[in-house]
Amino acid sequence: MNGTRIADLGDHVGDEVTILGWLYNRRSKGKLHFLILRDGSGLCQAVAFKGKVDDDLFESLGRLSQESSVIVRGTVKRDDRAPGGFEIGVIDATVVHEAEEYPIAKQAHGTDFLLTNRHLWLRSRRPYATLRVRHTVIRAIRDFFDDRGFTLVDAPVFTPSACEGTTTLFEVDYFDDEKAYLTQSGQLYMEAAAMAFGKAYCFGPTFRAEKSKTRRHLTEFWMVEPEIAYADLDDVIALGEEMLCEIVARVLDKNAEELEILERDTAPLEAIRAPFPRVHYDDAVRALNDGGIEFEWGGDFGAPDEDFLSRQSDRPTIVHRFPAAIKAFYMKRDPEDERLSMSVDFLAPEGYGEIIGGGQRAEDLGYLQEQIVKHGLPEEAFKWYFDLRRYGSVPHGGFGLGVERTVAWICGTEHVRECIPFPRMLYRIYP
RNA sequence: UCCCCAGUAGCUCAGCGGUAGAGUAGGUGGCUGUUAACCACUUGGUCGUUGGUUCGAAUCCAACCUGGGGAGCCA
Repeated sequence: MNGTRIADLGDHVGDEVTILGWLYNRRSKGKLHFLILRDGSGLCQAVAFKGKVDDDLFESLGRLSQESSVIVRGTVKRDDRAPGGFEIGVIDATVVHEAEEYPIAKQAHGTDFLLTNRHLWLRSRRPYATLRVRHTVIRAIRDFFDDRGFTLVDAPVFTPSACEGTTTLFEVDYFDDEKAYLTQSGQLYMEAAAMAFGKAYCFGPTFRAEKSKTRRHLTEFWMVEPEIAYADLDDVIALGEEMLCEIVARVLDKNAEELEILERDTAPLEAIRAPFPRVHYDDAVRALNDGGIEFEWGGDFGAPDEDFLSRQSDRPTIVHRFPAAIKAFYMKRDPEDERLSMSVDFLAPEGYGEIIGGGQRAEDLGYLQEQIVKHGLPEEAFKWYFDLRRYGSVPHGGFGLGVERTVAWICGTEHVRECIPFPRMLYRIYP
């Protein structure tokens, strides 16, 4: 079916157009109806005058329920009184389907109700704007890596064992009494891909069975994980920094309207430029203590610690060289301090927390075998991984970026659940 | 798993020991420029569940259920 998209109305002033859409709202005033139409590209106002359209049609438009699907034919004109600046003078309309009483009103709703009605809530302004920004973010990430010679190499969703431990894995029945687990990270597979393609990345859903109930957690979330051969920690940090700058710039360029709907102050986003502050773990601990926060060297940062550190700058804060003891088994040790690892976290500004975690990987076979034993991981499952250190091992590294946390930060959204179309959370898996 | 908060009309909430309320949505009527339109009338209830205290419980107490916020862990 052919129609004009509401977003393109500006190119059709004076023309007769057909809008294929839904009734977002109606304001009736005696002998005229203001129909607010929605078509997925935007909102526009159409006006139907009694006498100018068929009497039966005029009457049925006055009764039309919210979210009824409707095809409207009319003439486009500029009108400052109309939201969006354009208005359609209705010539004719066809009601495709008369909607039942729509549960989502124009007024306030509670979180539980909105999440239970997520399939309908998607039509509302905020979710619409947020998911359009998400689309831009994903597109920007794909372009960023594709333009730099990375190959997209998909990692499996079913995995035979834990990448970094087993307590937070979703277990599923595989064949013949075997167990499989939903992936927590595609990283180990990306290390294999990096040795094959030089630069590789995966982009997909990952799963964490953590019983976390906070604004930063989902049980299913999307992650992009680049991995590069012949790379050290500095290369990884530079890559993450450049990527974040490009993502933010792209959203500012493409989604001004969406950010406006979200009432997002764009000034903090415009400040996102390289270089980001780089803070050594030792210095971060010192900064926390100087700031009056009790924190012992060797621990991992909690939410208040991250919050404090990230608020020292208006740009993302890069914390590097965490103690090896609190990081995954595959992290390379810091040659300058054996207690530390060549790891890095990027903390988003404005208190949005960790959005990137990564580092340089250990390339020595003996060291990794030792670590597997120390971490109590099943050696058998890592046989293929060890092969990567048997056949042409090189320095390499990469990171994982959480898409929803990044979108939440850019949109200024309170909770990550709004930054994925159908959030999966602790105790919520509907719709 | 732990700590805090909340469950009353389709939805958002008020009521906090003495007859179950408002706004909004829905319905009916009115209105030629509305911007969450407005005005009048109107339908709508097992006050989360179970037990207890009381002459009397939506209201006080306990347990449970559901949801929200946070901690830990993480992206």
